[in-house]
Amino acid sequence: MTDPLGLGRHSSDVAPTLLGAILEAPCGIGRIVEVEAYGGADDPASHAFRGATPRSQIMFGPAGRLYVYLIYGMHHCANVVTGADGDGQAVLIRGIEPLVGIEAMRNNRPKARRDRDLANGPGKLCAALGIGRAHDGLDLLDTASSVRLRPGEPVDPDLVVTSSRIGISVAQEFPWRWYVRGYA
DNA sequence: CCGCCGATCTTT
DNA sequence: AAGATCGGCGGG
Repeated sequence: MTDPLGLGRHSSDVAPTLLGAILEAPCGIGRIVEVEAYGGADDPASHAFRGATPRSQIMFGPAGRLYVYLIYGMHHCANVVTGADGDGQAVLIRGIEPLVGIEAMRNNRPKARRDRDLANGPGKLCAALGIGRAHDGLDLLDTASSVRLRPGEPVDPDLVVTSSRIGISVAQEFPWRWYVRGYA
């Protein structure tokens, strides 16, 4: 399988390049506007930090697969595996701009008052797009998959903001969060 | 707008 | 026992 997205590198190199990419899922399609990098042995905040476990094993597989996990017992988070095989690298998708399937997303996110709140968070976008544990491990570059990733319009570098990651208690100094100005 | 807190359950 | 979150609530 070819790699049109330039994966197979450290997550902190890949993450900013995924801004603008298009995520296609069962309930809709969106443009990625916020991401975070999670590394391997070098990143105490990563699920891959202590080596592969039943939950994190997919992070150690080939690049281009989807890693989905349950957080706080009720929300899902979706990641793109980016490392070389056995490396343990992933990019958390933290926000998308809804493009197609707005009505379905509204149904999936009844609490969202405004459309801009439909998918501006890692748990929110999984709910909006209908992504769950059932999709863990599938190949995002395979056109037959129910969740797919493809290149989009490149984002103007002047619009990309870098910051520290959200919601972690260790390695807070890593500047591994990127978002498109105006979307986070 | 901001901060606090509870929900809910898997993983280690 | 903590967690890569979300949303409701109360105060300023």
